[in-house]
Amino acid sequence: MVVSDRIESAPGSSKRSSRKRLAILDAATEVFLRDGYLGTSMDEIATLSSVSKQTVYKHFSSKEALFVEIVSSLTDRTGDAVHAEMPPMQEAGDVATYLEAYGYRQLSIVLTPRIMQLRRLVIGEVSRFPDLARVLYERGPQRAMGELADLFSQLAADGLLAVKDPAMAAVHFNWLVMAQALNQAMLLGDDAIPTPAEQRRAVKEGLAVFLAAYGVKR
Amino acid sequence: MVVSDRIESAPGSSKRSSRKRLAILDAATEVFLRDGYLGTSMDEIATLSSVSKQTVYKHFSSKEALFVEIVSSLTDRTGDAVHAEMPPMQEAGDVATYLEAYGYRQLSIVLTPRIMQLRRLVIGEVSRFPDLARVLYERGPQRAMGELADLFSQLAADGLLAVKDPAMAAVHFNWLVMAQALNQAMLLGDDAIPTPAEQRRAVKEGLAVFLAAYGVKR
DNA sequence: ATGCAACTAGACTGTCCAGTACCGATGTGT
DNA sequence: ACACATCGGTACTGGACAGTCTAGTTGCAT
Repeated sequence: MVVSDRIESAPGSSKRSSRKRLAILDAATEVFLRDGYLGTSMDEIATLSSVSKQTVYKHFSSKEALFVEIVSSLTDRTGDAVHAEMPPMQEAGDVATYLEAYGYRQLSIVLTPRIMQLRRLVIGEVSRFPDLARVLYERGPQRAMGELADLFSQLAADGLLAVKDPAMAAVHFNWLVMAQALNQAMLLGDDAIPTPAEQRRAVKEGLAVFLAAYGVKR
Repeated sequence: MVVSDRIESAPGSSKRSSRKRLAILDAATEVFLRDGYLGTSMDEIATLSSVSKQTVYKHFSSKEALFVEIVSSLTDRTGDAVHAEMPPMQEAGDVATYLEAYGYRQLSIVLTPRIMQLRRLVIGEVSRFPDLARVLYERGPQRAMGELADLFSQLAADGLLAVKDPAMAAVHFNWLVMAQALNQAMLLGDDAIPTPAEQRRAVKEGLAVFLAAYGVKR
C-alpha cells in the first residue's frame, strides 16, 4: 500500500534475474500507463515481457506492489529530470530571457505523452492509491514551485524582481506558464500536446504577464 | 460510445418507471464517482438503487451506456451551474471588484467534491472514453474561457481593461485564479479543497497579477 | 377491480482474472 | 562440466462480473 520495496531484487541477483526484472518493469509500465490499474491483467504483463506469470510473482508479490513500484519509480525519475541542474543565470544577464528559458524547459519536459499518461493514471486512482498521488504532487508541482520560490527569493534580493511573497510568485509563474497546456493535454489526450513552437509562445505570453506584476521597472 | 439517449424514459413513462430510473441514475452516479468505471459493478448499482438488475438493463442497455449517460448529464449540469447568468457589472462599477466576484464565483462552484471526482473520473478514463473527456473540456474550461474572452472584449472596448488578445487574457485570468487550487484538489483529494477564505485569497492574489498586466493605469 | 406493463429475486452462462501449483527445461556460477 | 536456482508452460482454484432468462409479484390506469 505504501511506497517501499526498492531494495534490489529480492531473490538472487544473478544477471538473468535482473534482466527479467527489468523486462517485467518495462512491460508493466507500458500496460499500466495504457490501460490503468484495473484494466491491466498480470497475464498481459507476463506475456508482453516474455516471462512466465510465475516469474512475475517471484519478483513482485502482488499486482498492487508492482503497480506501486512502477508509479513510484516513474514519479521519481520524472522529478529528477525536471530538476536536473539549471545553469543559474549566467551570461543571460537578462531576467526575462532567463525566466523564459526556465519556463520553456519545464514545460517541454513535462508535456510528454509518458508524463501525461502517468498523471492521468495517478489522478484516476486517487481514491484507490492516495499515497501515490500525494507523492506525485510533492515530487512534481510542489517541488518545482519550491525551487522557483528559491529562485525568486534570490532574484528579489538581487533587485531583479519585485517579489514580496516568493511562494505566491512561484505559483503564479508556474501556472501562467503551464496550466493551459497541461489542462488541455490532460483532457484532450496526447495529440493535444502543444508543439514546441506553441509551447514557446505560451511561455512568452505567460512570462509577460508575470513580469508586468513582478518585474522591476527600469 | 457517444452522447445520446436523452429522450425521456424509453419504456412507458409511468410514474413508477421514472422513479426507478432516477434511483438508478443516483446510485450509479455515486458508485461511478467513487469507484471508477471498471471498479463499479452493475450488481452494486442495482442493490444501491433498490432495483433489480433486470430493471437496470430495461432502462440502460449496457454499463457503458449508463456510464456515458451519467457523465454527460453531470457535465452538462455543472456547465450550466457555472455559467448561470452573472449580473453584468452593474453598480460594482469597479472592474477589480467585479472580476474578483467573477473569479470567486467560478472557483467556489468548481471546487466541489462532486466536480473534482467527476474530473478525476473522466481524466482517468481519457483513453477509454475520449469523447467524454472532450465534451467535459468543451463544456468546462473552454466554455468558461470563451465567456471570459467575451467579457474582456467588452471591458476593453469600454476602456476598462488593456486587453489586446481577449482569448489569451481569458486563459491567464482563468488559470491565475483556478490552477493552483484545482491541481491541489485533483491530486491531494477532496480534503485538500481550499476553504472559502483561502479561495478568496487566491482569487485576490491572482487578480492582482492579472490587473498588473491587463489593467488600465489611472 | 382487473388487466397489463413493469418489477423482483435469483439462478445461470460465459468470460476474465489474481494468485498458486507442478514439472520439465535452461541458463548461470563455479 | 555439473549442480542448482531460476524460469517457462500450463493448468487450476476461487471468485467476480456483464448480461440473460424465467417465473412469479406488484402497482398503475382505466
